[in-house]
Amino acid sequence: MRLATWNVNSVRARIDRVLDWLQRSDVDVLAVQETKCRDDQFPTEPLVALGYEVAHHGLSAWNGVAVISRVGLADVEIGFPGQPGWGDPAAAEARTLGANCGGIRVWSLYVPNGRTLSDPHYRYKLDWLARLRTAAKGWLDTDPTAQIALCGDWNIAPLDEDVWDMEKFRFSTHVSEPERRTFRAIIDAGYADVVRPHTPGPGVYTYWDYTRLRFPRREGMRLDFALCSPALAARVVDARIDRQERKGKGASDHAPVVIDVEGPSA
DNA sequence: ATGGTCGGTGGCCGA
Repeated sequence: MRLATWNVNSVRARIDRVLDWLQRSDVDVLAVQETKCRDDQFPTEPLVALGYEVAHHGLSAWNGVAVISRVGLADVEIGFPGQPGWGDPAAAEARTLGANCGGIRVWSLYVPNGRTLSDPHYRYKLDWLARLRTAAKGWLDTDPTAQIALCGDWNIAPLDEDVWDMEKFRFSTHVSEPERRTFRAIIDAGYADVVRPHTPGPGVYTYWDYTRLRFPRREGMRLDFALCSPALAARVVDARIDRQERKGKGASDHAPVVIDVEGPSA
């Protein structure tokens, strides 16, 4: 089974590239972030024509997540238990969707950006991640053998080597110690970054800003991860970041991250 | 050269 995660930065602007990439890459399950559309605007038909099922959750032009699968798609869940909302009154944002695909509980996650260290969105991001950790730990407490993939754009660079120049990020979000602590807490709860061992840094990224020639200058950030429960991590045999897909006109600012899972699915 | 670029939307905001 081949599983991938990709922040597409608007599925409507990118659908042709998504279709081409899915076919070329022979991907069974794709977790998508930043679809930037409502459910009624999502381009489901061309994906169905390729043999995929789609579950999407989008409320507006912001956020939006989906799971696309050709190995089954069941028990769709919008939002994780305890997921905080934003605003006054606080309302849930379209940032998470879970589904069972080929025996794996796949979550597509779009972690809040945080904006700046002094912005209320930063506090929201930390709270959101702490609550995700509580939910994810609960799933493993309930069933230590569960096959769970927490896939998505985490908006965190967990290590100094995950940005091209730490000096430039001294007062920025994505690299702060509180953000990194929340990420490590999810690792400590039993979820492994299964991609890094196959794509060691430094200089290995999943995101490059559109501006300032960041991509050709190889100035990026590693922000997209597939964190796997122990039982699933044990089945991962390979992983890669498809840097090629960041190239050319009409590319997303994120590259797809792909993992290969062996063995029978439940 | 205090910049640059993509999305969305609707006459700027978020990343």
